[in-house]
Amino acid sequence: MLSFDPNTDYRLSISPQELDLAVTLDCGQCFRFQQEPDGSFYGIAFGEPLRLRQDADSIVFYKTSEEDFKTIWKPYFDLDTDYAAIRDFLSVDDTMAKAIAFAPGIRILRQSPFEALVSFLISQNNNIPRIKTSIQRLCEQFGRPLAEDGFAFPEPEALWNLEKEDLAGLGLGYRDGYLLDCVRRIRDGRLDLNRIAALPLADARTALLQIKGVGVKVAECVLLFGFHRLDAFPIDTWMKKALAAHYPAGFPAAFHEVAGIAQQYLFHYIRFAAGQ
DNA sequence: TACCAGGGCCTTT
DNA sequence: AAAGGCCATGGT
Repeated sequence: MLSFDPNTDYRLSISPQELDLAVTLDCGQCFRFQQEPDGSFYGIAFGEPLRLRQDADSIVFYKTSEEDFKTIWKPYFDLDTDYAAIRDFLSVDDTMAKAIAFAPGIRILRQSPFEALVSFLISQNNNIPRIKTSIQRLCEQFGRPLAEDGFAFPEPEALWNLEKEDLAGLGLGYRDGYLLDCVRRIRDGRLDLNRIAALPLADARTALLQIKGVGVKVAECVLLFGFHRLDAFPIDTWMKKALAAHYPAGFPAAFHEVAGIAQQYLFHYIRFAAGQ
């Protein structure tokens, strides 16, 4: 059923060491992909549905033209960034070397800034299954229905005139007010994601922190996962423990430029390689 | 300063 | 089966 058809499917030659779908799509940076019982992954990004399958030496993008691969999925999976060089650079550090060896194929996706902002607003003080459920419902209720199946992530204008009652049933809890504050800021011009994209990191951080419900941790996540600021460095409770255990004197300043990528390797390592 | 607010998931009991 | 811990931020 999941055979490769060269007329409709695109096959990318790549190893799991370069791009590991299971880890990259399920490490908490995005919330709209899932692994199916047949092993394939299915999700929606930028209003485009995608099914993919990873093999030992390639990834098949189903029903994907070469054009779509180049314009949508190549940037989405950050395939223009040289992760091998970054891994080498970070591996001079013992802990980083172990973390990278444990899961070398992690990449930072280039997601939509708005989707990342809303997703991480919802993610605070929350767990991944519930985050996914809330986002799924948000898309079903306010996103554009796709021709194939499923729904796009909602546009800001589909949300900015809503009231809290309209969000009941999404399971947002007290985060509903944060979401409304966020989209109303966009509506009123007090928040301009395009402008933030062009700002120096510190200024972008300050701008994001104006949004109710965006604190230091959420802001770093949005910068890293939504704006691809690889020097953003989210610190949650897992990272706090990791830093205390492995970097009591502080995380190496030399890694500053790619600290966000280092964070992903380290985060995954301490969560899933305990005792190794 | 310390604590509580939705609520669901996960681990431990 | 039941209980308790967890989570990031803003408000009191």
